[in-house]
Amino acid sequence: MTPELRHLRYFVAVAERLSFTVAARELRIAQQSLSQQIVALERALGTRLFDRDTRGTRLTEVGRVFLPEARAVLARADAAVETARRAERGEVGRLHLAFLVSTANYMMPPVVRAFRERYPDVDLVTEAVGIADLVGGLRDGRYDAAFTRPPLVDDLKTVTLVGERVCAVLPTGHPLAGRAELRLADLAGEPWVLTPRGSWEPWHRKYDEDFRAAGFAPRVVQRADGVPSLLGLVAAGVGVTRLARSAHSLRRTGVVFVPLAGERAETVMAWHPGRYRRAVRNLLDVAVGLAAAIDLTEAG
Amino acid sequence: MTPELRHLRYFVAVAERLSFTVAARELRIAQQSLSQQIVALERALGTRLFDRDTRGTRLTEVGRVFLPEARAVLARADAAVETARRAERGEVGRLHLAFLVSTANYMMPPVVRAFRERYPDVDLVTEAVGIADLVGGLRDGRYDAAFTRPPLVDDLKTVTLVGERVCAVLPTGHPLAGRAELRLADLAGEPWVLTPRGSWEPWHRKYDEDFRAAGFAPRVVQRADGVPSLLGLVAAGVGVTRLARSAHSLRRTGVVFVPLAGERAETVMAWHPGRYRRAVRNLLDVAVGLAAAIDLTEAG
DNA sequence: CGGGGGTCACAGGCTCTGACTGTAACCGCC
DNA sequence: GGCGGTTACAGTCAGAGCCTGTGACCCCCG
Repeated sequence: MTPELRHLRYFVAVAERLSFTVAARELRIAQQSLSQQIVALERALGTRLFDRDTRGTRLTEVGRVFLPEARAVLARADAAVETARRAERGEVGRLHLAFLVSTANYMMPPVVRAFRERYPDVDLVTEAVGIADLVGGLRDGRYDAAFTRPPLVDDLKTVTLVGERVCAVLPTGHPLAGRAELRLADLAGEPWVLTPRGSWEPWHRKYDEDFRAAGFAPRVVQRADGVPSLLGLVAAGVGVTRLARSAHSLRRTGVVFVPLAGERAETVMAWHPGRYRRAVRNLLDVAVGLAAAIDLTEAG
Repeated sequence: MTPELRHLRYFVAVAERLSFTVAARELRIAQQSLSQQIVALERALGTRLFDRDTRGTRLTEVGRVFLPEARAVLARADAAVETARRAERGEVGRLHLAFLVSTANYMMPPVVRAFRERYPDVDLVTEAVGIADLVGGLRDGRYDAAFTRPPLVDDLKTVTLVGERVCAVLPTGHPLAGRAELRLADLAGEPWVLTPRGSWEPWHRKYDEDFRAAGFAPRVVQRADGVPSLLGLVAAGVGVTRLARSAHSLRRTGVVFVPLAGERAETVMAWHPGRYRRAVRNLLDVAVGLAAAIDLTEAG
C-alpha cells in the first residue's frame, strides 16, 4: 500500500494532540478507525511513528522527523488545489492575445498594462498579426482573444470597445486638404490607393457598400498592404485613401487627415465562443472598463 | 470530497499520455475506473481538467496549470516517505549524546567528527555531564547514548571501546616518582585524595575492592569532585591518587603519572536497551570502528 | 460507402476497505 | 477496588473503487 493524503492528515492530527481518542473526536471518526489507519501508514512506511501504550501516545524519533514532512505534503497539496481554483477563475494561466497590426499601436500597451496589474499571475503572450492570421488563430485556438476591426465572421463573438471618426487621407497641398470635414462623394473623381481585396473579404465588401452608397466606384490606381504603405503612397501623391483617425499617429508628414461626415470605425475584442474561458471574460471586463475610462485611440 | 494522492497520480498519468485508455492500461486499472476517478477529481476541484471527446483527450488551460502542481505534490510526498525510511535507518533525525566530563576531552572530538561525516543529516546534540546525570539521562530518555567509564548499572547496556593503563598520580619529587611502574600496595602508607563516595557508588565499590585486594584501606585526607581538582591537590602535595592515563593531558606540571601494574581502565559506550534505535546502532558502529582504527585515548 | 479500430461515457454488479460498535487489557489516581 | 483514562482486537456494514458489458461517436482504410 502507498500512503494517501488521508493517512497524513490523520497522522498530523494524532501527532498534534498526542492522543488517538482526542484526535479521532476532532476528525469525527472512531478511535478504532484512526488506530487502524495509523497502523496502515506505519506499515506502508516500514516504521513505527508512535510509541503508544495504555498511558498515552508519544512520537517516536522517526515520527518526529516525519511530522514536518507530512505537514509539508499537505500544505503543498492545499496549494495545488488552490492554484487549480484560481486557474478556474482565470487568475493564473496563460492567455494568447492577437492584436491587429493597425490597432496594436494604440490598444496593446494600455490593455496589457491594465490586465497585468489586475491579474499578475496570468502569463500574457501577445502578437501583432494580420487580419487573416488573426481570424484563423481565433478559430483554431492559437489565440484566446484578439483586438481587431469589424466586420469579421459569424462564428466569432465580438464586443465593441471604442469608436472613432474615419478620415479621408490626402497629400499635403491637395485642393481639399484645407476642409474641416468631407463627404465620401467629394472624393469620387480622385485616384485611390487601397489594400488588396484578398487581405480580408468582409472588409472590402463593406468598402464596396460604402462607395456604392456614396454613388461612385473608386478608381484604384494602386493596392498596398498595411497602413504605413498606404500613407507612404498618399504622401507620394499617388492617390488618396480612407483610414481610421487613429492611423494619423503613424505618419504626420506629407499627409492630411480630414474627417468624413457620418463615418465611424470601431475597434472590437473578438473570441471564439467555444473557447470562452474565465480568463477571456476577465480580459473583456478589463478592456471594457478601460475603454470607458480613457480614450484608447489616443493612448499607447 | 477532498482529492487524494491517487487522484493526482491518475491525473498525471492521463495528462502525460493524453489518453484514458493508454493511461489506464499502464496503471493496470480499467479505462472506465480511471474516467470515474478523474471525474471525481474534477468535481472536487470544481473545474474540468480535460477536454475529451470521441477523437481524443486534451488538457484544458486549468489542466495545464494543474499538471506541474500535481507533479510537485507527488514528488513532495515521495520525498516525505523517503525521509521517513531514512529516519528509520537512522540517517536523519536527532541524537542526544552525553560524554562523561573526564572522557569528553579525548572521546568527543573524534567520535563526533566521524559520525557527522558518515551521517551528515543526523543532528548531533552533545553534552559533557557528570556520571549521575549521565546515567539518569540514559534512563529517562534525555540522552540516547553516552560515553563513560564502567561500572554503571545493570539496566544499561555497554560496549567497551578502549582500554588504557591506570596510573598512580604523585607530586613531582615524590620518592616513588622516578619508578617506571608501581603496584597499588606500594602506596599503602600514602595520604590519598579521592572523589566523594556520593558521586557514583558503583565506582567506589570497585575502588574498595581494588584497595582490599592490595591489602590496605587508603587513608583519605581530602575528597574533591572532578579530575582537575584531584590533580591540583596532588600537585599541592596534599596526597596521591589514581587515574586513567589519559587524564595526564589535563595537567602536566607538578604531577607525575606512574603506571600501576596490571590495572586497566575502560571507556564504554552505554545506552538504554529500550531505546536502542538504528541511530544508536549506527553510532556504536562508528565508535567501534574508530576505536579499532586509532588510539582514542591519545586523540582529541 | 461500410466496416474495423480507436476514442470516452454510462450502467450495473462485485470486492474490499475504511468506517462503525462492542469488548478487552492495561495504567494511574482517588 | 472502582473509575476515568489510554490503545488494541474482533466482527459487521456501507460505500468507494474497480470491473464487465454496452453504447455513441469519429476517423481511416479498403
